[in-house]
Amino acid sequence: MKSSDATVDRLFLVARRLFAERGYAATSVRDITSRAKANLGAITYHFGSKEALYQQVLLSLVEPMVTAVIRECNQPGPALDRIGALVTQYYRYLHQNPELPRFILQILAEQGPLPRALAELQNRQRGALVGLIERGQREGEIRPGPAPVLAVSVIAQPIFFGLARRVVAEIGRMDPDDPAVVEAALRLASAIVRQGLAIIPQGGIPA
Amino acid sequence: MKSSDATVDRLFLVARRLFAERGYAATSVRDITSRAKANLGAITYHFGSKEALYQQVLLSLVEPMVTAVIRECNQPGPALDRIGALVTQYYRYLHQNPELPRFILQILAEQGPLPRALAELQNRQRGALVGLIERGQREGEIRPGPAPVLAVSVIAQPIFFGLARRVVAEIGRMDPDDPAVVEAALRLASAIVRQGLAIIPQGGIPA
DNA sequence: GCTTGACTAATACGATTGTATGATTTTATG
DNA sequence: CATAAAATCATACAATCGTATTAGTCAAGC
Repeated sequence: MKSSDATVDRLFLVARRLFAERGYAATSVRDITSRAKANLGAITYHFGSKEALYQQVLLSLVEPMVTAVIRECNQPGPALDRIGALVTQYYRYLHQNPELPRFILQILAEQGPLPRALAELQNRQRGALVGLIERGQREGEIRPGPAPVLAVSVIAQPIFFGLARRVVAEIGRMDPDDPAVVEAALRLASAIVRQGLAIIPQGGIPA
Repeated sequence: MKSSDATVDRLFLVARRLFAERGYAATSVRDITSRAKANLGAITYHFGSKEALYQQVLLSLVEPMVTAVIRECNQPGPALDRIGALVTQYYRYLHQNPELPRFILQILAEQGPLPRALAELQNRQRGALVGLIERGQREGEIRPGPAPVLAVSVIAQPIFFGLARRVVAEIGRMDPDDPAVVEAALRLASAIVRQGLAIIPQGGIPA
């Protein structure tokens, strides 16, 4: 069982990388198995099909992120603080899992209905975030407007940064793997979201 | 030449739709030609290859948007006003061309180097936007920080809204084609970006 | 030590891919 | 009307796709 586990793991990791880089259709079973130094039939044997492997890879990336986001949303404290922390956490998670933004894109670009497990995850995350925003609006912290639209504004920042990380780094001549750079960009994104959503009191900048 | 032009146009429109929906690899020449009621060889004949057709579709969508953005960036006036107008324009353009966000995603997700024509367009747009942001920073309107990173924050909003338009509409039970809804979401996105980038003076909200 | 089950390996299969080919039809031009 | 160019058409082609099949390898259990 030792070497077989290793094969499953190699297939899984290689598939995650290739699916992220090229998308589902552009990644062949032969691409994956040859790079994983496994046999052509290994995917069918271990995962059932190419499609099942893709779903498994996708869920393994999305699931922990969504649960983390939901946990963050449900913690107490001012809504804007929670949203700031959420952007931070989202950002960090995407930085540690650079393949995930591409999968998110593939999900967004999907036309048909999502797989059931994925749709449920998405619903839960959306509900938590929308609820948090509505609470902030009730408490006078967050600007009025349809909460789902505001939620998109929030989510757009970390995801887009995760996507454009390499591009931004090239342009700004920054090292995207330098923790200091990551922290700086992260704080900037979080601050922009907070300030953009806030109701600015007459006295000046909110805490 | 009449009906032949019609064939080229049908191929072009169908290809734009299918490439946007499914991506390049998942769209076959047979998909396109059959839906366009054209012969299987029509793409090779009129465009040279599937790849050439894709590039042509892509450029036809990106080019007018980039030139519009650059024109907006170079107009005079307070930088924040220009950025607000830019987000508005971007948003409207994406709304009128719902396929474009998907192509932008495909570009972003691309690993290898972009086609030359596309890379040049991207460079010009980026340069114009970064220049505008840096001007706003010099004039004390826009918060400090690396301009390329701020530029990503700006661009992320309209693109992500264009992507998530249908999703947002479903959640918020809004009609994404209702001009009033579009205008409202547009103003909200523009206001969030402006406020998020601004340096909030002690007196309250800037004009 | 044989057997059983898990795994790997090699190959084959039909389906689908993008493109090439050559014949045929349509269109424009004299 | 005749002729040349342009466009459409039906096929053919090799390559690649995902999966199925079958045989071979290996380690654990009795």
